[in-house]
Amino acid sequence: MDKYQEPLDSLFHALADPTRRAVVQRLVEGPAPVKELAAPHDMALPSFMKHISVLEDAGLITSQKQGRVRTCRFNPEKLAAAEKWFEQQRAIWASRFDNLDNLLTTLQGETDET
Amino acid sequence: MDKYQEPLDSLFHALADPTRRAVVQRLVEGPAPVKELAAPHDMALPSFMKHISVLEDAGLITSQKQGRVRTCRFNPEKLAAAEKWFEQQRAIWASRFDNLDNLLTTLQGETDET
DNA sequence: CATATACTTAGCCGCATGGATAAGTATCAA
DNA sequence: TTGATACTTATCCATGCGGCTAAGTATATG
Repeated sequence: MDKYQEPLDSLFHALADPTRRAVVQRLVEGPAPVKELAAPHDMALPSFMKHISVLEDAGLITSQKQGRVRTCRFNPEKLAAAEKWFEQQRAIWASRFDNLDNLLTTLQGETDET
Repeated sequence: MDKYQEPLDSLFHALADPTRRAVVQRLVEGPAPVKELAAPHDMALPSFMKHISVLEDAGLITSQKQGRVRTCRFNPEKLAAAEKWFEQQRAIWASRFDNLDNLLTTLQGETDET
C-alpha cells in the first residue's frame, strides 16, 4: 500500500522540505552525483539518501548508477503537473466575479471582522 | 518554535493532502462556512478543523467568525509565492544549454542506463 | 592484494501528523 | 428558556518522517 495515492500528494510532500528543494534547485542546473549533492547539507549520508529517494519516488528526479557513483538528474514532467494545478486554481479565482451572486457575497464578507 | 522556518515548507506541506487541496479548490470559487467545506469529507469535525488550521497557518486561507459560523476565504498571495519558485526552477532548467560544458555532460549521460 | 571511496542496508529514536472520541461553549430559533 | 446548531477544546492513538549509528557491499586506486 502506497501512502500517497494521488501524484500531487507525493509531489508537494517532496517539495515541503528545504533540503529537497535545494537538491531540485541544484539539479535544474544539470546532473550531479549524490556526493556532490550531499556536500552542502550537514547530515549523515543515509539521512540524505532518504531525501533523494523521496524525490525519486515523487518523480521529480531520476538517477542511475555507474560504478560506485549514482548520478541524479532533474525530471521536468512532474513539476509541470504541479504548475498546472496552480494555474487551474488561479484561473477559477480570477473568474470569481463572473456572476453577481459571487460578487455580492464577497462584498458582504469584506465588511466583516474576526 | 515553529516547525516550518521557511514559508514554502508550510505552503507545500499544506498542499500535500487531498482533503486540503479540495478545500482550496472549493474556496477559489468563493468563501464558505466550515460546515459546508466539511460536508464532502467523511471525517469527524475536529479532524477536519485541523486541516483548516494547517491551511490558515500556511497563509493559504483566512477565516473569521460571525455568530456560530466561521467563514473561510482563499488568500491568493501565498499561492503566488509558490508559483514564483516553480517559474524560477523552470527558467534555470530552460537555460541549461547556455554553455557547452552542460550540453556535453548531458549528452554523455543520456547514453547510460540504470 | 589492500585500502579508500561511494554508496546501501538495517535498525533505532523522538516528534509530527492525521485520524478518533468526549465533552464544552456560544449562538440562534422556537 | 429550552434545544439544536456550529464549532472548540482536550486527550488519545497509530503511523510516518527526518534524523542518527553501525555495519555491509561493490568498485576504483595504489
